[in-house]
Amino acid sequence: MGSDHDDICNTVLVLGLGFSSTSVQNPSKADNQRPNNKPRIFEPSLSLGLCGETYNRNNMVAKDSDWLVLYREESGASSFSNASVKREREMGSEEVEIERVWGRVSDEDDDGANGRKKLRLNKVQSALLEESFKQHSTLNPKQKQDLARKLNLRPRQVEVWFQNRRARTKLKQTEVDCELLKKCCETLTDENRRLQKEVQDLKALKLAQPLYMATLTMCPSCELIGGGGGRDNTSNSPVLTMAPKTHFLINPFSNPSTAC
DNA sequence: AACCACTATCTGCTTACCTCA
DNA sequence: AATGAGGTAAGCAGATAGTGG
Repeated sequence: MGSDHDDICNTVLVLGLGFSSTSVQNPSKADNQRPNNKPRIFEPSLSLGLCGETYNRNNMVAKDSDWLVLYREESGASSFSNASVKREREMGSEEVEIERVWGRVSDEDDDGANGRKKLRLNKVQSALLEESFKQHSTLNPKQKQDLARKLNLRPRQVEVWFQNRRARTKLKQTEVDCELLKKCCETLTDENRRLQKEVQDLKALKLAQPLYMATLTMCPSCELIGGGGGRDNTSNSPVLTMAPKTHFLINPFSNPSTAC
C-alpha cells in the first residue's frame, strides 16, 4: 500500500486499493493449495513477545519475570467442548489423540457446565501466537503441533486462534480500505464539482460567442467600432470582458486584439 | 482417465462467554 | 449491582484441493 493515501487520491481518475504485501515466509501446504493463490493480507502488529520462556505443564511462568502468568486451568484446556463427530473426523489421528488426552484434563476441572467455557489466552500465549503470526499467518501441521506444545494448548486451539487472527486482520484491513475509499470519494466529488462548474462557464461563454464573433467580423471593415477608437485596445474593452475564462483556447481570428 | 470418498484446511458467519465502562 | 457494547474463542457450514482406491 502506498505510504500516503494522498498518493492515491491525487490520481483522480484511477481508484485503486492496495493491499498490504503478502509476506508468507513459510507457506504451508494449505497455502499452496489455496485456490487462485489469493493474496494474503498481513498486518504488522505489536506484540509482547518474550524470548526463551519456559513453561510448566500446570502453570506458565515467564522466565524473564517481566510478568508472572499463572496458567488458568479453567481456561487452558477447559474449552474442550463435547467434541463432535465431525471434529473428530476432521482431525488427524494424532490430533484426535491429543484432543482426547487434553479433553480428559479439561473434564476434570470442568465445572460441569454443558456449554462451552470461555477460554482466555494469557499474555504469554497471546504474545507467542502473535509472534508466530508475524512470521507466517498460516500454520503447517508441524508448526501447529509445536506451538501447541509450547503454549500448552491443544492444536485445535492454535488453529482456531490463527483463523480468528486472520479474520481480524482482514476486518481491520477492510476498515482501512473503507476509510481510504471514503477519502478518495470526497476528492473525486470535489473534482467533479469543479469540473461541472467549468463546464457551466464554458457553456456561458459559448452562448456569448455569436455576438462576440459578429463584433469581430465587423471589426476589420469599419475599424471604428467600439467608440471610434480604431485599434485602441481600450475601446474594445467591452468585447474583451466577455471572455470569462483565461484558459479557454482563443481563436486568433476572433481575438479583438489581433483583428483590430 | 474419470469418478468418488475421504481428509485437511480455509473462509465466512454465528454463538457464547468474558470484560469493562 | 445491573447492563449493554465490544472483544474473542470456538462452532458450524460450505468451498477447495490433494490423495488413494
